[in-house]
Amino acid sequence: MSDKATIYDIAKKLNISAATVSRALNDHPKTSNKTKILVQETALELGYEQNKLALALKSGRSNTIGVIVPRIDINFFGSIIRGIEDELYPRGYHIIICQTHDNEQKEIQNINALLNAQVDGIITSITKNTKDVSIFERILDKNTPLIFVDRKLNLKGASSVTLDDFKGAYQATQHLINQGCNRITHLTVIGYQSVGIYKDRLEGYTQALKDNDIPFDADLILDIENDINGGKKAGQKILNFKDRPDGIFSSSDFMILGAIKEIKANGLKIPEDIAVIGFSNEPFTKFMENPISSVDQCALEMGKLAAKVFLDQIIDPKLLKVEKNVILAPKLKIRQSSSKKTPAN
Amino acid sequence: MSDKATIYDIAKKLNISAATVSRALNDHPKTSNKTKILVQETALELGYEQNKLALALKSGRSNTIGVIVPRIDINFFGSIIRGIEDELYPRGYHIIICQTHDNEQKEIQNINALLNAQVDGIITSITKNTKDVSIFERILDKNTPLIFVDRKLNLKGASSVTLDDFKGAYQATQHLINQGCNRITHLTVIGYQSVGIYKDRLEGYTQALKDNDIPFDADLILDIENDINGGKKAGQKILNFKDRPDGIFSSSDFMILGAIKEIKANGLKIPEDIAVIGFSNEPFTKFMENPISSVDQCALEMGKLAAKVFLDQIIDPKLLKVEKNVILAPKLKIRQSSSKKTPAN
DNA sequence: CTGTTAGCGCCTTCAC
DNA sequence: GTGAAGGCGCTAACAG
Repeated sequence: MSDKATIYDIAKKLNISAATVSRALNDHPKTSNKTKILVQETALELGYEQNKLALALKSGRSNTIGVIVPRIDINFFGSIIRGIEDELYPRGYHIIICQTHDNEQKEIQNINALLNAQVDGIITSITKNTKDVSIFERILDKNTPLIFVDRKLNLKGASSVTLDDFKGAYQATQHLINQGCNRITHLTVIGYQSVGIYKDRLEGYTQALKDNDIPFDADLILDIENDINGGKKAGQKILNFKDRPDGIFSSSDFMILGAIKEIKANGLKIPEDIAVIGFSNEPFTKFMENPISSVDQCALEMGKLAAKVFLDQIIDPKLLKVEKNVILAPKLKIRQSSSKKTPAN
Repeated sequence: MSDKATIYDIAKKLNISAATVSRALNDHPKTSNKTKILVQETALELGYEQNKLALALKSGRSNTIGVIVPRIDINFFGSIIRGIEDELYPRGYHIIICQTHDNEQKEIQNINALLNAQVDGIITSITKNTKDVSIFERILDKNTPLIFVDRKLNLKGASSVTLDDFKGAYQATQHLINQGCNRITHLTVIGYQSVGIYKDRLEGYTQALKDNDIPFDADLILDIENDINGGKKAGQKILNFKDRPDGIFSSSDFMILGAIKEIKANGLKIPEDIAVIGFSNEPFTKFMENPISSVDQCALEMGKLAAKVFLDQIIDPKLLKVEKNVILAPKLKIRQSSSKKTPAN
């Protein structure tokens, strides 16, 4: 009883052919209601369940999609995956998860493994140092839909769902300017050769300054490690500027957290002395005693959209090679750390 | 070129049989080195890759494991999954992710879907209101290894990896007592009928009081919603006690965060007036300006151990039905919110 | 409306 | 050492 019943078991019991059973089970039009009912009853009785593996082998479609992210225990990627799952599960798709740990070799291995597993599509955020495009071309060569989320590569035939990082940075900077800041530093992340998002954020910042006739000062751009310690070091530098900045736009919430700690430790007030805003809207930013303003990346939405793009491509073969690039508008979360006038949540 | 090469393509090109190709590819002993090399070369040339689906159908093993959690975008579950992935990926396993959103119906659907997909095992954390055991029995009936993580069901044949919640609670409470607290409230979560962890935490708390000759007071147990608002309400109640408590042990970090906000808003100091400690060691607890003490649940470790239990069972068929219950010791993270004497991180 | 045949891609006896 | 045959479970084409 422990082992699975097949359509042959049902067929044998009913003295009909397996093909008929298959048709009855799939509600094929050219099957008598009588046999349909009969088959369904015995199926139930025998505890029959369709073996998706056999179906997949037969049809060439596994109803499985591969998702590759740098790390799954980062809230941002977890939310993206949740979005994908929420959208794809009701459509009968399974999601296979892989992590790269930002290692390009693992990325290649993951992709190969997923292709071997005959996934129907791949949704991924590239590693911070992905250089080799050929592995992604292999995906497309196999006519497997490829959709980038957040961190993308420009590749003909590959779709993408990304955030308008430029806009997010622009708005964040403009917001600081509106609060009265006119000497704003920008914290950016070092070591992301292949990821364009930090470049875009820097450009959004630069453009906002320009549009407000604030001179750009290269010294105000601080290249640091994307963690609290990096932020602390940046905080020190900021405090040591002869002409102290009155605002910080950071490309990461962790960096701004470090900077905040350092600044407060030196007796300065946030936002009164220095107004700050981060990027990513990590959960902790709103939990702080003094909540931190941040740019929300709409991770859940990104995941859902990536899944929808995949579905579009898979449903209509004509769209398979038609790339679709969706760009989401970020949402500014204004909180206390940047509200010189009215405190908010 | 876009479509996959099979062993038949290699066979045809070399004028040998597919069986020989298969053997050569699998490094079968009874194959000449010459053909092995020849086959491998043409395999490379043709871009051949083994179709895992066919292999799975043939062998009955999919090299895939199903992981079901309430929600994947919760840090705790994300870390568990990461642990599983880290451990299983090098062994050639894929991980299929499902979410229940704490809905028992979805849980049943997920399990059925995974069984249809012929997964080699299932690792799961049950929903907060799972009642029906039969679906889990079905898993075992199919000789599929079943391992619970964190939230478990007592089921003969099913293994589990859990935290010693009793111990964590006991230690947290003892720690507060050591800090000089002698009137300690406990915040517990309502609405978790089937999850034993909150009961265990309550018991750990109770035992610690008893061992320190502190009388148990049922009024000090507050049943609340597991979120910040629930915590705020609890905070109000605590402030209104005629004999105000001097310590709080909370079964959740979110609840304690709400309580802290409420208490501070009323001008009381933490930990001086009320020392507090939470549970889960959510990332935000250590990022706060005044970091919150908490009980770490070793999520990564739990995931890794669950994966190891699975491997043990799958490797040795004799162990398949031998349940293994691993209980991890929690780690107290003492921080400012409960350090009346020495501040710490 | 139903049965027969064939094949998805692979591996594993069984012969030779 | 290698080839031929069969089957994992399912469905689609072709007959009837």
